[in-house]
Amino acid sequence: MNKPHDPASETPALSGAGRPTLKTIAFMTGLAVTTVSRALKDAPEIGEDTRRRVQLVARQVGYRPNRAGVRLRTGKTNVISLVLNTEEQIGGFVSDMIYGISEQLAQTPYHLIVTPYSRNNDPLEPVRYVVETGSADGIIISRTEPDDKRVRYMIERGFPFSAHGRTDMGVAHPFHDFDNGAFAREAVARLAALGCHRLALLAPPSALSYHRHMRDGFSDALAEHGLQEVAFDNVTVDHSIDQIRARTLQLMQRPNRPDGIVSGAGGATFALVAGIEDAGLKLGEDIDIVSKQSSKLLHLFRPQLLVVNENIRLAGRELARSVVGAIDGAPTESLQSLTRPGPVVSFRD
Amino acid sequence: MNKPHDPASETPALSGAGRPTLKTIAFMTGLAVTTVSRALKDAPEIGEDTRRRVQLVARQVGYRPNRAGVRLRTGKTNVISLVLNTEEQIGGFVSDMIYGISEQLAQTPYHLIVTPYSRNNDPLEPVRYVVETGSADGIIISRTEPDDKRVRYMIERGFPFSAHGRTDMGVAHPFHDFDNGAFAREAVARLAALGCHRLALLAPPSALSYHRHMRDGFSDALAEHGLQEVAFDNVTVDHSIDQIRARTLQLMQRPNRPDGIVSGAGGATFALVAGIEDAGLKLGEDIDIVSKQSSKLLHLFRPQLLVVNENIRLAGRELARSVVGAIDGAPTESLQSLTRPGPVVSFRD
DNA sequence: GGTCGGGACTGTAACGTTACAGAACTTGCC
DNA sequence: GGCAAGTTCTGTAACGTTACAGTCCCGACC
Repeated sequence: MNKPHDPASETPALSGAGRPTLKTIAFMTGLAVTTVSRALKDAPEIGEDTRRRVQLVARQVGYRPNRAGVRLRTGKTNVISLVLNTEEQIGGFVSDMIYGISEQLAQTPYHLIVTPYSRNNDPLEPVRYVVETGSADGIIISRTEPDDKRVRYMIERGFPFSAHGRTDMGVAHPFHDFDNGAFAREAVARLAALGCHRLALLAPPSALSYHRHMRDGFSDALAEHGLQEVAFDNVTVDHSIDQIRARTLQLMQRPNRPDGIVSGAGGATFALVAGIEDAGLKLGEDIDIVSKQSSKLLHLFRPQLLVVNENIRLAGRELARSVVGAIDGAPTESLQSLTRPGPVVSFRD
Repeated sequence: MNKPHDPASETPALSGAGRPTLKTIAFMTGLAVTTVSRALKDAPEIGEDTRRRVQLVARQVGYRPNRAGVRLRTGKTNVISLVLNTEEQIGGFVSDMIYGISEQLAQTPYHLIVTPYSRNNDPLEPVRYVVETGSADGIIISRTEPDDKRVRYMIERGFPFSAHGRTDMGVAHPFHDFDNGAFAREAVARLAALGCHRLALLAPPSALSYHRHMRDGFSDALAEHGLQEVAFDNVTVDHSIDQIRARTLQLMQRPNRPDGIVSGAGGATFALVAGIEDAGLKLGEDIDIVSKQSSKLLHLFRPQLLVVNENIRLAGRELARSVVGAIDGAPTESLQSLTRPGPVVSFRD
């Protein structure tokens, strides 16, 4: 046993009121710090009773590993970063997403950090920041694009992530998505059943992946049911209330106005309905709408609205599960999930 | 110059592809790590040109201090924790809050972490966790109570925080609040001007601080304008849509039903209006409502609604400013702010 | 009886940073 | 010329953790 350094420097390890460290437990058990460290993580070369003894003491003193210590030594941050666009959105569903992620991460050592960017910034910028500074072990992105440079960047670097939405880049990667194609098909089917003939789609911005999904589902179903499309492509669910409202009014004043609309977002539907009523038309008589929603407000707004619910909290849980799996190196296929839309719900009496 | 350890262990500091550290810059400039560290934080005992040289090199190589290193050494985490109740809320305004906080923190070294708790848990629990494990430098809490044990706990421990909402505990502490008393008074004044006589208040839960503020403002203004109160205290803005709706229906079927209502939350107003219409009454004719809102949806919902806007993003910014000030030891008075409500807005033609 | 093997533990160093105590050199002053 | 006082830099240690290389002891085997 060699002891090259001054024994007087051996601090009692229990003096301060600070939180217990491995040193504290080492002092209490009479073991070496290394032994304690290994005992706590069930390493094989630790005696059965020693391990139990250490774990008991650790529990008694309320030991919590110092995150900075672990992070410095191992590079593991135990942090998941949610990268968010902080632009105003009409019916902000982001809280539910965060709740879902939190819920899932609560059972893990991971903390959730929110990394924002605004529209004038490059969406790649926050991702690059997190990857370069190593400030998280995994990233969750949303507003996924078919050819997404963030996805490409993270795949190239081998950085674990999960995307809210799929890509079309020929590479498999973790994601969670809502089946917006199926949503559009069901919506069209319902409108067809109601006797509509000319349908319009209030779609997501064309840059985003789910634009294509929803659009394709919409077109396919139109063909299938032999319905006509009325173009409504000068506005998206991302536009402001006033813009959607104004352009809906224009649309509804055209001679061949639609008699049915599929709306890709609950928030936008508020503005959509306002525009329709500005034109003096009546919901459920002159026109029918099937809208996706992530709140529970639309049927209070107008009971004539037909809605399909999207559970964003569930999406959050799935994304958290997925990114944690990616960090743990689980096979990619197990980290991909697609939520099928529920039925079209009606609140008409 | 003593050099007790093996010179062969002096790694070139530029070998790996890893990010640059102080050691890298020290190697490049030929200076000691300590000198580099001090030069980067403008310490006085560093020569003018050395400092500039170091800072130039640091900028060139894209040096970013390793957070784990700083945190381990200094105890400073550069993290702000937002403690959130993750229960379902009707019109989740939490995203805006997060955007506001992020916006403010973007100019600082702070990261935002979200620390959740659900209603069945003790609200003190997440706060205690953050304080005990030192996982943040400051905390933002919401749903503040008049006698708030989280506030007491953090004050006792000298832990920096800011509260969304005031307390009534006889201790000054950082906070940001919306003046809900003034809101209620203005709302009542407006309803009085419209000729209402019997008013009800859809209030926040009585446990929360702003319940009292809103309630007192409401009562004072009733007295001032000589109006009558119709009790509506079996429900709060925190109840579910169905509960608010059902109890509003009950209320409206009573012989002395109110002819004016003040609603403390935009989300709840959706359910409130539904209940009123269930009773066969018409907004703007049989009854008037002034509601607070943090979205922009109410006037689309029913143009007859009178609204007062609450800017939650602004609240987020203020709370971030406040908690950072608390960390920096700014005087408490400078960390308190109260937003006066804007005017009552009408969308009736 | 020596040596080998393995089980159970210990000691050292390192992650990147900063506080602190020097050290070298210059300048000013008597 | 010597010494005190700056000025500007350097070296060491420490924060809490874990990887790695030992070390010690005991039983088994030849």
